[in-house]
Amino acid sequence: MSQVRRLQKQQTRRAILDAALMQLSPERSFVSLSLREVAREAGIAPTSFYRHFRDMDELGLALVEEGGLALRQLMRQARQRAMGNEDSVIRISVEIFMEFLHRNANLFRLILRERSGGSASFRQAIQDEIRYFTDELSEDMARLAVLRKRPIMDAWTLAEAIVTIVFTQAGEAMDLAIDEQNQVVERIMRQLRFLVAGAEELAKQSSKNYVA
Amino acid sequence: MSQVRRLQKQQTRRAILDAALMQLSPERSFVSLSLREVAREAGIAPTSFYRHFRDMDELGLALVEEGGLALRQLMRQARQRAMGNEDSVIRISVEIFMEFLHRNANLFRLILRERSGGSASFRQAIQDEIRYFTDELSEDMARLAVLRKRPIMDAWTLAEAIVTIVFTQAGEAMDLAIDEQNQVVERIMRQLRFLVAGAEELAKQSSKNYVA
DNA sequence: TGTACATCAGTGAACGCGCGTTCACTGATGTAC
DNA sequence: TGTACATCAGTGAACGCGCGTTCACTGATGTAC
Repeated sequence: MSQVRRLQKQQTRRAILDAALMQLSPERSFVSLSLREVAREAGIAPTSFYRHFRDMDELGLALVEEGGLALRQLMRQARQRAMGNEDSVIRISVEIFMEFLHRNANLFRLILRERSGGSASFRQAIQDEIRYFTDELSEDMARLAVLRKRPIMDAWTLAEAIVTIVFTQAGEAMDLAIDEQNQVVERIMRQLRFLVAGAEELAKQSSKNYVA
Repeated sequence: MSQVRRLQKQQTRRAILDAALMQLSPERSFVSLSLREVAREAGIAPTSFYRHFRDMDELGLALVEEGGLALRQLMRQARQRAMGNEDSVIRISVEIFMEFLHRNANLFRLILRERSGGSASFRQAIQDEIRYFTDELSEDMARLAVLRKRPIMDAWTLAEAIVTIVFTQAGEAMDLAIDEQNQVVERIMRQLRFLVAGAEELAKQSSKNYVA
């Protein structure tokens, strides 16, 4: 039974991932971290890093994957809690998002802020996660529209706009004081309401045209 | 007449600014540039850099200022061209934006992509420029709403949403192939129409409530 | 169970490299008379 | 106009530093018999 070794290796790997996350901050982006810094923080020799990752890029990809996992978890939870609360779907969803943002602050920092800047594969990985999130949201929006009997226009484009606004604004808000954050949250919700109302209104108008 | 010296110094300063811009790319963010790299590209000794800027941060701030200038120029031009074209204000504005994006690609890259990651003062400067742009757009939206006799809700929040979407999406699109870019542009325009239609619709509803 | 060998996560020394910054200097440009 | 001095943009040598990566190694863990 090769248990002890595997477990220890897993622990060290975890320590490296955590060390990298720990060093992220408004001032420090992932690309600016050095292999030696991470190793130091993780309590291992710089050379040991290579037993777990080929280079910092591979570490970054592993972290993006964790971020994607968190996003999917978030979405699942939002679906559960928002169900049956038709009118306040937006409020509940944004609140859950902010909650997650705080619980996994540095993981989200990675996803939200390193969309540009890193290596090609790194940026691609983040984009893929966001795309996947958008796809899921799009389906939810379409389903919800049917449920409410208020058809919307172009669910995917709408979902993309929502994701753009929530991710960008929330990413900028996450390091503000709590009351400023609440203001941002209010603004985000108003903006999402604009989007949804507009998508419904334009759908209404275009269906009228067909009928007329 | 201390002309020659002043002119030469100005030229070198320009060379440094251009050298920094030249090195920006999808792969390379400003924070990742080194003083020596910039000096090399500018054709001067590393030590000469200090005759013009205290450090890379000060150079970054100078570039952000240039970016802000470009943004204001863009807005002025959009106002002129869009005037009297009520129905296609959105199309024209987005097209002008994309045009500017290509003409000043690396300047925009700086503004659009380094919103996070740099030093505190650097991020603040970019945020200020975007804020200023949003303020102006907000006034334009309000003015336009009166002109069209279609009141909107909360012009500033609307303007913020528009800026968020255009800047984020366009920033991601700028390095795509031309036909993919056109698709993004179409999506951006649809999203802006959602926003405007929603802001109008919600204004209508709330005024109805007051009347009733 | 005990023994002999294989595996492999973690290590410390060493490397060459590019970095930011300092310093004293040069020589063209500018100024005062 | 000519002369003597001041200014200051640009320089080359030198510094100490942290970096990523290589290498041969150690010793605990795992495996075969």
